[in-house]
Amino acid sequence: MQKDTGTEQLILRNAEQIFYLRGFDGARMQEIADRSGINKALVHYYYRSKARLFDAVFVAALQRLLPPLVGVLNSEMALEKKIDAFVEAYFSMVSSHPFMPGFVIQEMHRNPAVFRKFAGESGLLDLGKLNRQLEAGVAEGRYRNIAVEQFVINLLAFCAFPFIARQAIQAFGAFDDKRFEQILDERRSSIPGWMAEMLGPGALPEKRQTSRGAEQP
Amino acid sequence: MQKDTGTEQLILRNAEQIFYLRGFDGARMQEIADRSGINKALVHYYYRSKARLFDAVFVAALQRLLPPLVGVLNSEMALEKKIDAFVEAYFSMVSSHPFMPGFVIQEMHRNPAVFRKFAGESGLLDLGKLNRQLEAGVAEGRYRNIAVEQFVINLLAFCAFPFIARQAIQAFGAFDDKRFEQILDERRSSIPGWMAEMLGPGALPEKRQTSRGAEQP
DNA sequence: TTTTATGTTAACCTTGTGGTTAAACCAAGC
DNA sequence: GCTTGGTTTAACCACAAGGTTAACATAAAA
Repeated sequence: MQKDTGTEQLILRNAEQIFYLRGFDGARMQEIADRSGINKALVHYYYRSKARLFDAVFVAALQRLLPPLVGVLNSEMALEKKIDAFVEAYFSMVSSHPFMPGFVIQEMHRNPAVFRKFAGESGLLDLGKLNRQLEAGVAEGRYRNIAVEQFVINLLAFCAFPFIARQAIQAFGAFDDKRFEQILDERRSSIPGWMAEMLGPGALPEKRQTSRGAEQP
Repeated sequence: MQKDTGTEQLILRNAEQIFYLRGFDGARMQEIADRSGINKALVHYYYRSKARLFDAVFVAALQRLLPPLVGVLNSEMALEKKIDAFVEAYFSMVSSHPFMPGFVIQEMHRNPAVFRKFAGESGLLDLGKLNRQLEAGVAEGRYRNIAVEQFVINLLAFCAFPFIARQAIQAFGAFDDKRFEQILDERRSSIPGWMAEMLGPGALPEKRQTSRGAEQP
């Protein structure tokens, strides 16, 4: 009785593309249907309304984006290892879904409530544990003092900002796509070093960066 | 003959608010008219179309946002002073127009061309000069080596990211508005120190930060 | 006072859009 | 063969949204 030709998934995949490109308000149900090669009514058959379809897309995006990152930050790794792992997780995630950062930021601005709800459900970030790691480092004289909140914001800013502001950066620096990818690669290997330098002179001594090109684990 | 009751400016001001809240696609000409207390046709009388009105808003926003920042970076100040001035300029600009960062990012994503055009017109950022300052510092052994592009991206990321991602940060950290403002204040005074630490052990020795609270010039 | 150019409005037009409906399609079970 | 139930479509609907028009208001110029 059930044909299950994967239409539902097909719609979701195409909806993701359209919603990314145009945002919720700019997206058209017709375009999603066209791109999926089906009738518009069929989209409504599976996802009752535009809002529900968007929710499905948004939740799917967040579920792909957040758990790996939160997982790393909540893990038992040493702080230096954590930074490495976080950067690696972020860049690899974004390289397969380059639209995600901009999309999430954009739509979160349009509808903060949805995000707040999701943030509550999916295991909250454990700032307490990170804080203990930072304080331990300070006690041992390895780190300068820095508030956990600022630490996390800085790490995230380093990773996410270039993707979010890509258009602006490219326009202003007159970077073509190839050059920008280069810059991103450079960041991927440089961020851990920058974070270490920010934390203090004792951090990550084996990875101290003094040259432009940078090593990678 | 000309009455000039300031209607044109009135429309622009209200359009800014609406476009910020809803983005281009989400904004309604009717809502802009309503908020301005005038007829919808009058909006079209002054600004022929939604697109033109939006352009006016966008250009006005960029003209308020960019010149002060580019001005600082292109100036003759010493690098440490430049960082201070940039942070100060950014935070003071944003504190009077908190919507701007998110708005610019969002709409630049929707229409990169407009931004590219504007970036070309309004005096481009002079990376060459900044680069010379960085290289001079390296030659004197005061700075570690860092690519200009990365330096600028990092500075901008430090300043802009919290405003752009505010909703996400607040949702995840469960920060209320008051706490978030606190965090922003803390950043405003901490960023120069972080940038200095990133640049190298010799930078900004008189401002090296070792405590959570930080001084302000 | 009449003219004239600018401001302003109510009413209207056209198109696009999210959403619905009723009918057709089609594979499996009887 | 015929029913059955999920799947798919063409046609349709209501209404919202951008934009236009023609008339009206008003203050300065003639």
